[in-house]
Amino acid sequence: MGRIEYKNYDRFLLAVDCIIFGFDGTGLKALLVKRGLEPEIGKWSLMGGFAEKDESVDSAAQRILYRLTGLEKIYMEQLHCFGDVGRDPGGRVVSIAYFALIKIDESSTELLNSHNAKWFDLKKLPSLVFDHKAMVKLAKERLQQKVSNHPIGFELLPNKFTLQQLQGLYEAIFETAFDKRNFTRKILSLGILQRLDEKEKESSKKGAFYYIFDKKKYKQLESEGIKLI
Amino acid sequence: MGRIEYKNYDRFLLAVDCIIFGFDGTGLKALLVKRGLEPEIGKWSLMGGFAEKDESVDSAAQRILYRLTGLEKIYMEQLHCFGDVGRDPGGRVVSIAYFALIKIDESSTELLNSHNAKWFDLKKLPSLVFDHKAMVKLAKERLQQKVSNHPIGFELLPNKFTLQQLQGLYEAIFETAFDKRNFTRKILSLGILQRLDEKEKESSKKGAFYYIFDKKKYKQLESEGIKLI
DNA sequence: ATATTAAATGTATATTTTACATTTATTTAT
DNA sequence: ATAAATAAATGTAAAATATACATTTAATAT
Repeated sequence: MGRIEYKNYDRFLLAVDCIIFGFDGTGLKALLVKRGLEPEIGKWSLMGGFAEKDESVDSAAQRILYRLTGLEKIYMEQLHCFGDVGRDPGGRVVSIAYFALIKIDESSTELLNSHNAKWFDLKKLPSLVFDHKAMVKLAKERLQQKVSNHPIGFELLPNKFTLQQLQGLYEAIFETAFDKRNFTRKILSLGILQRLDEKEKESSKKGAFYYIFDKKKYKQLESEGIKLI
Repeated sequence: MGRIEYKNYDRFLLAVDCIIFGFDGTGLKALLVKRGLEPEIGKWSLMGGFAEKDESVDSAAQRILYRLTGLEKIYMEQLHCFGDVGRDPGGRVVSIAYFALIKIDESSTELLNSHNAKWFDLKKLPSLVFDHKAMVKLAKERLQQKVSNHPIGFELLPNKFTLQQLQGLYEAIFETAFDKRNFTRKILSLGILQRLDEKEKESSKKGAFYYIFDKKKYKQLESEGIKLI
């Protein structure tokens, strides 16, 4: 019926590219792959792929993330549509960029290896294909903004973590140091952290308590969008 | 060269839909048009169109806004890519939504009429085609968020405006009343408003001073993203 | 001169943010 | 058993910001 109305308009290849963030305790990291097709084959690139006719763009992003990491039910958010004419010299491709937050130790090492994937510190990125550098830059800005109002930082940490690890994450994301006392007080005042009896003893003799976060209150705050930073 | 690498992937129609906001002194308004093609011809719709091969998606959005309003150099921002499979019963169309802020009296009345366009109060929207209601909802949320940190509200007001008009705009956007004294103090403390000697005398005997905003300081704040609300 | 109307303005209190140094728990060495 | 070493845990005062709330002022119309 209506379908024929549309037939004369231009059609586009639709790519999906994922900025996959991770945190290893030192710096904020992004997962990159060696591009496997021309043009620019062999150069570092975001993980991406083409959307298919019978899937939503969101599903395509999930599929592509899964293909690389083996992970499902991951925090992922649409970032931006990159639609400049010459952005991909290989053709007129419009790309929808997504960013994902994963726990760095939970992704499948074999899968990463088979894709020639590697974690890069955001401050030491190699040169990237096309407009992928701009995508990473925008994703980092959005992550900062998002993490200021939503407690999604926990997506990047192991299930149990110390307050210093949490602070380290925020410091990595914002590239700035926070006062330990003020940070601790503020985070604890949100009431979304639960202290375990267990301690982390690697990095000090006294040991630092592990915390987990209270998923119920977390959900509450997430929907309300409480100010964190 | 590389071009042939891509040839086997699915291609998509790319639509651009614009949420055009305006403010008439009473409520926040959106500009809607009567859809001119099947399916759902004759129903209220956002202004939209198909992207073309030789233009960026951003340019397509500008073109479509211009076609309806006759306006150029308008504040416009990409909102979101809507990519669900069945969102448009007329075909597999992925839509990139943009939102624009215009001064309601500056758009060409003849153009609006020729497109059967009409301003609707956001609180009294008619039913809309496809997923356009969701687009408007998201746009309104983004506008609230954006206006909290960036002084873009001025894009919706005439060049000179009173403090009460400005407050009215913010109250319309947030659907909440602000304390006049506190609002005035906060806005003036930003130092981006410049008071004129001229007064608006329609709505009171005393008259209210007109203000314009200081573009230089505005640019500064815009880039810094200062907290407004 | 008086009444009318909406604009302009100030202050005290509560809350949040910031800056900053000492004490505590545990392990290791003597 | 005691002392030394290490990083964790903790409190408080000052500054800045946000909130709540009522009176005075400028201009016009009578």
